[in-house]
Amino acid sequence: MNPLDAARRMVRDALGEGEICGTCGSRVAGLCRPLDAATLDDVLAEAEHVVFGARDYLFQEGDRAGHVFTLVHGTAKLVRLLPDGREQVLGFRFTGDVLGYTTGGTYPFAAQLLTGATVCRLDRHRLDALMRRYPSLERRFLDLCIQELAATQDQLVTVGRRTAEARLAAFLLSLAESGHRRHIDGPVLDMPMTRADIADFLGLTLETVSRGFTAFRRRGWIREPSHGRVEILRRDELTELTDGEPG
Amino acid sequence: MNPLDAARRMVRDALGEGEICGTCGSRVAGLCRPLDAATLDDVLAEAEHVVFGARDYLFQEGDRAGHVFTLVHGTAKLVRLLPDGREQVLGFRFTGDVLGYTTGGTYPFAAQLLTGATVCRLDRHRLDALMRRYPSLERRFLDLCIQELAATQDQLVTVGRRTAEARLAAFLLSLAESGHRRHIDGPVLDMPMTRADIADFLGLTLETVSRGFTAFRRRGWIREPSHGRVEILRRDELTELTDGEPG
DNA sequence: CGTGTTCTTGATGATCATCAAAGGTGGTGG
DNA sequence: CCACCACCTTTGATGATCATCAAGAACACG
Repeated sequence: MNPLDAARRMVRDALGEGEICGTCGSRVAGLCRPLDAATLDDVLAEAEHVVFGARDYLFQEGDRAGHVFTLVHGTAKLVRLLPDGREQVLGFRFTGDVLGYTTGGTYPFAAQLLTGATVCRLDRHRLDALMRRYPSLERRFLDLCIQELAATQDQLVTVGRRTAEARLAAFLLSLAESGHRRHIDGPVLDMPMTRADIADFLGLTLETVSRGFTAFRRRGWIREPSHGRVEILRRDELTELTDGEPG
Repeated sequence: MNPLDAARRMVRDALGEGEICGTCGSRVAGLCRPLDAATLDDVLAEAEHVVFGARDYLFQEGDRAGHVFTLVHGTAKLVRLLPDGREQVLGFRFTGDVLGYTTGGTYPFAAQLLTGATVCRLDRHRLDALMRRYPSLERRFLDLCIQELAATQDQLVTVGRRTAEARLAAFLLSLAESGHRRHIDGPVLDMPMTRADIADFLGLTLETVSRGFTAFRRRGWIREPSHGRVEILRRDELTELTDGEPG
């Protein structure tokens, strides 16, 4: 069995049989999802699967932008570094999400894996050629970009105008939302990021995030059945906290 | 003279003669800038110019997304409202900038003018038809979207991880930068936004912004020759403040 | 079973929001 | 042309939120 077929088998095993895009990964999102069969076949032929370990970087800030990635399985954070070494997490990406597309020559942020992951990697030059052939692919990227922009604007509102607990509530609700997008509708959510990651995402310190989780737990709003998992018990309370008065 | 010719004359008068895109407005940016002549002519034929007053809304959050706008002359702010009435300014837009493109059915934020303005307005349906005919136009929107995304991510870093004065310094430097992009290289910058607008952009209160301006003035870092104008006297100090230690 | 990492909790203090009031500025109408 | 008015800006006093510093507890990993 050649390496590509091996990777495809791995993907099927990870996701279960079904309407899987063999190359670009997810049953629900991914790059190829809305493409027609002909386009899809050509994109498939150009892509390759790669397995990474936890904490590996898919790319660093400033690297030459040579590939576009689809997360077949795993979670990553997008981070921008500050001159003094602190970092701002721009967002988290989950199974099925697309990362690293830019029209510039270098990546404007780094992508670091939080878990081990399988990614589908497509060379930029090949992608550009495909886009010239299939304009629908370009349209697909425009849609993705507009979605990312809207999400980043949401985050700007959260960080700019909400209290610590309201930010945390917004984060938990967005976790649930992104699980929902991936048709993972069980009550218990995967939360592979550390308190420090969440703090760097919300513009807080890890201590403040930890106190927030403790407060929510004490009030019975959430439960943490194990490390790396949360269950939201009182969505209504969390929603009211994000939407309500600044206090 | 018909209204369209009148508007074009107004544009020429405002910008000075030169390589002006008669419909989409700016000598330096705008929608049509990188398009070839044939595409341009077709786009021109579909667009219309409209004059708005200060504080007018080009569109409200949630409005049906019926048009794409290019600012021929004037300044606008993009704002998202919070349930309690406070607002987050997502960004400012200047002469030559494009606003209001979305693939969704409604605008996800409002665009309010800070000054009187002339805009070039293009119907969404006509734009979609043009994009089918000229894929380069779609590419243009993708480039614009990626730029906006990068700018919003920058802003997230500023709001999430910097002190009040560092945020203000970053804002002033970005004002200078956007003036530079428009080839307005004089030392004195237009600053048509109020302290409250700036505060809502930076995630601060207007009082804190005012104190910041006072501090910068006292240190001799900036000068405000008149209302709505700033001159940066010590760019190096402002840069160090944004880049340096949190303190 | 030990070791390093992550998480929790406490004590303290700085930054910035809030509340309050006065001084400017521009625009409008008498 | 001046006076009034609305809005913007400045400045001060006070306090709340959250960062910082510190130490111990829980957990994961080899």
